[in-house]
Amino acid sequence: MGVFKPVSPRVDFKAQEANVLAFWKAKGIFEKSVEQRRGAEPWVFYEGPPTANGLPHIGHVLTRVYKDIFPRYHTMKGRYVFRKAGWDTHGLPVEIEVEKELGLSGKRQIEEYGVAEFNRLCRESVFRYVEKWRELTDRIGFWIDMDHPYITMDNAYIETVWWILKTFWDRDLLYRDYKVVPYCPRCGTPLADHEVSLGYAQTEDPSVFVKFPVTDEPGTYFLVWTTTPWTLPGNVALAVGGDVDYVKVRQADDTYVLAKARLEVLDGDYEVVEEFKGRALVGRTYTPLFRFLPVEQEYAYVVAADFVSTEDGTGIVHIAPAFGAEDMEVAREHGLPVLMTVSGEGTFVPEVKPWAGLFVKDADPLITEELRRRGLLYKAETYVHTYPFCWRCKTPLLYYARTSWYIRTRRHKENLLRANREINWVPEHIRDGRFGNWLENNVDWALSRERYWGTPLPVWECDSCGEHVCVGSLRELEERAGEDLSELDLHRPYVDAITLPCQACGGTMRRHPEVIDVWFDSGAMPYAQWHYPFENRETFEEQYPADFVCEAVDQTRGWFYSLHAISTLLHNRPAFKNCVVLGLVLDEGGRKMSKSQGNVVDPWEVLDEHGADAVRWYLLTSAPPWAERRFSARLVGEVVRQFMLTLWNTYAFFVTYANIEGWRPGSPGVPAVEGRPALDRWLLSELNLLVEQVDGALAAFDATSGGRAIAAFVERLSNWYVRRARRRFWEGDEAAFATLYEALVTLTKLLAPYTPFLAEAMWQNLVRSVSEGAPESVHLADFPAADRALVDEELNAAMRLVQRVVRLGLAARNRAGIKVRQPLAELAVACPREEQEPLRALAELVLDELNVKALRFVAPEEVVAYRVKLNPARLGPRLGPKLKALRAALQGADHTALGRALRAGEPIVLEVDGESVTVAPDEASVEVEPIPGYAAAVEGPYTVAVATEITDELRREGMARELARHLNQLRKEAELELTDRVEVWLAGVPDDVLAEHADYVRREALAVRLETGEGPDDVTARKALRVNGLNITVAIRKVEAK
RNA sequence: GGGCCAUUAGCUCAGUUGGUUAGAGCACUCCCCUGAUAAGGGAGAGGUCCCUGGUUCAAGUCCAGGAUGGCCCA
Repeated sequence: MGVFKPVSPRVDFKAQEANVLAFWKAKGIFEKSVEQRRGAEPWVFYEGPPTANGLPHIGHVLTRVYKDIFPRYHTMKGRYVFRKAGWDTHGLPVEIEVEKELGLSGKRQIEEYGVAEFNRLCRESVFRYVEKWRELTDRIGFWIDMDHPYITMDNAYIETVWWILKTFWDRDLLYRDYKVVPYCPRCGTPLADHEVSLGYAQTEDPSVFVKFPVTDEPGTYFLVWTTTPWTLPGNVALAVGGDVDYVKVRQADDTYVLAKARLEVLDGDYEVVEEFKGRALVGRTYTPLFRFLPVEQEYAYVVAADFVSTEDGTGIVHIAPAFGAEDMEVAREHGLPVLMTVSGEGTFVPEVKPWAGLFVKDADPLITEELRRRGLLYKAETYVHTYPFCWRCKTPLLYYARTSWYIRTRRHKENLLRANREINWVPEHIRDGRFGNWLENNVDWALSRERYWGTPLPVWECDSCGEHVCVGSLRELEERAGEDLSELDLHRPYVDAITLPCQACGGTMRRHPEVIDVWFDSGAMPYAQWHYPFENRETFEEQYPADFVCEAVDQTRGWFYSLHAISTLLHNRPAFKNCVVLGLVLDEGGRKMSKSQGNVVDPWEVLDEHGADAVRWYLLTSAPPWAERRFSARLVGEVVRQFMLTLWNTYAFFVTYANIEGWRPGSPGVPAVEGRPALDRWLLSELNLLVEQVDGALAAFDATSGGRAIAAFVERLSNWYVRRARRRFWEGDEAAFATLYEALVTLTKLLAPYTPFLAEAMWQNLVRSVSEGAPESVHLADFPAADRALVDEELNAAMRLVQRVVRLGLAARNRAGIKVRQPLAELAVACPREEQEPLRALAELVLDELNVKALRFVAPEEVVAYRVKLNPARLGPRLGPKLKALRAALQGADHTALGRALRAGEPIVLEVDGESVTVAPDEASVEVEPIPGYAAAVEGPYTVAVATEITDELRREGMARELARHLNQLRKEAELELTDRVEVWLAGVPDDVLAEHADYVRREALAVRLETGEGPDDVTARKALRVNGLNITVAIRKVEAK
């Protein structure tokens, strides 16, 4: 019975992960990992809440993996890392889904359908995929408390949001204003700037040049350009640039006024009849194109405005105050009327008779046609430009005058910027780049949405006197309303039904019907997740601000901003100290994944194929976090083979031989580190260096380089340490077992944050099974601390040298065409003098690996000949005909001396026709030629050669190794256990080989008996071979254990 | 139109404050090693370091302009 549970090199990671998940769940490991640090210094993580009304995709896996690794690491470092899940449940995306399902379109239909029922469906839909989210979260090993999440639609959450808004209200940070806003006519709501930015797209719009008849000058027109003909019925003025040059031109029977710099827009010949500054036009009147709405003020005249440019259009801008922010400014300045020709649904109002009820964009061609019919159209073209569309429903946005509620973030711009400077952004450039720029250009936060499913704006207004109150808590609402509202759903329509008696005039106060921007919900989570300040004040104090938040780069203006803005306005400090910003996940072809393109990678496919650790490892190590990354299952598979299986096999190797030898950690026979062979001390030196590196990297939020360092170590562990120490394990060498064990156990701890399943599986078997006192899970263990005393830089350098010499030696053997199994007499090494001693100390490793008998330090010339070759391309132009003579001189020269000089970077001098010619190192090259008896490889100052002579003695030894190898191959093919003993028969092997090496062959093949001949009929396996030109038959028979 | 990021081998990525002949892994060819390995090693093939110009003794690296892609803003 072995000490450890046997480990097969053929591992099913998926099945193993399922077992680990079950173990974690059964033992409550996650809860314990948090609880065990209670009382320790908190390290605070905030979860950016996803919406569960859609399925999670691979991009969510990326963020969740990053959100997992650092909390795990800090937990292992001894911090108390509370992890509360959250759900974002409000907002337009949710409403849009429900609208689609109900087949509704627009706010009117929703209201006819009934807001109560509509919101009930919204409430249901937000958790539609919550189980899928939980499954995925669970499956990828993202440890977060999904059983006690904060939910933005809960009354308690809303109450905290109200408290924040009330606080802002009391500080005059919340106000209402008329403003032209980007407005989605389909959704019936204005959009916030960050929403608008989600929907810019190339589009083709009309480009029409319209003739505005100048009053008192028949046949003369102001030429005006617009891409939105539908705004023309709302026109009230024209704007020109005061200092801009304008001209009056004659074309056929008509005269046009336009900017001189824009004459290019005219078709055909024209005659300039007059030139003047724009200010000369101010006050001139024109005949309005349309007169649908009654107007009392004076209007339809020319004004000056500084935003008029001559980059496009005609230099004369049509002003429709209801449909442009700048237009509204002009109207305010000049007391112009605001013509509301369009309804809240984006259709013309009844007064606009010809097009009443028509969606404005659809009316564009009709209006253009109407103008053409009336002779007021100069020309109509189309124009391709970027224009904002609704990010959810793709309807073109209209700029439209609405009343809206705002938060005065601009007033706190300096605070926002100052707080930003305290944040550690990863990558750093976000701070002054993307996020800093955004804050620099801060505008007041458009808070309100004229929608249904959201946190209601807690502002009530009196019918009679216009008095406002902002309600900051449920209790305040109850007190003002004078009734028990503990059962009230704070959503619409129920909250709308609550009216308050006006304390000023006794009138009735009704709630403003808006709900608020959902980004405000999520940005309020530091407070609202604890129902602060109504409950959990201490918890809040402890859990604010966050040490760590992490989302993809698209959250810069989303959640990162809303968190930052609310925290800064409320407490004048940042909500988070460190922010890791992730790049987007692209498909295998480098394209953005989108549902509409159908190239979204389903995380389950790759999780089912390769397992969660593989996906995690790939996402963490394949590229720095902020880089966009291409994702494909194929690349994840590569990671499995290269990293995970290499580690696993090393682990399996250890367990196999530890069990065979009955070795267990803590064995009294294990020598102290100083007493172990250099190879062991080297491994532990590298190991402690690794610990230091990974610790430092994770502390700096750099999972990528930490992971890459681990991968590099595992590669060295498997392909150098185990390879070189293998024989010692067969022999039960305690130092080897102890060294490999320490490396593997440390690796499980280093890997715990990266690949928690694999680390757990190894921990359970390597540690937990042999040590009752050990933590129940690797995730309850402390992160390893580096032992600096074990780091030996000189040894590390010496080992690098060894590996280099081995590499060159293998290249030399390869060049000689002598396989490694054939022993050779001598390895000749030329290297810098100071490296000879370190190499000599480790010579055994080199000789063993290269299968040579002795190491000798030589001068390079002893094993290679130099041949100097002139470079005619460089020397020809300089020397001309003398080159030929130089060649001749070189023929008889001492190439060894010249080559040595050139290789040292020195010029050489040759006598040519009694004249000294200097040849620079770049004018000649040195070729290395083998000399008889050696094969060599050269790299920089290193020359490594093997003596190629194979004596009969060496040949016999080589034959013995061939036999051992083939016998072992046969053992393997016969699927024998590593401990099985065999009887061996050999036929066709020369007697002298057996005479000298029978013992060796027996030992290598674990043979209890070695005979010549074909062997009996009942052998376990037999094979005919051709070895070194001889026909040989080998046979083995398994000896049954007694 | 502006800001930020990226662009290095067929693919995925390294490449320090500028410094020899630009690297690794995967895939390909030949050879080798294997008493853990789905691994490993050697050799080969594979590069306009996105382009143009500049600074410098020296540029993948620094500067300017441009191209392409992505994100963000107007």
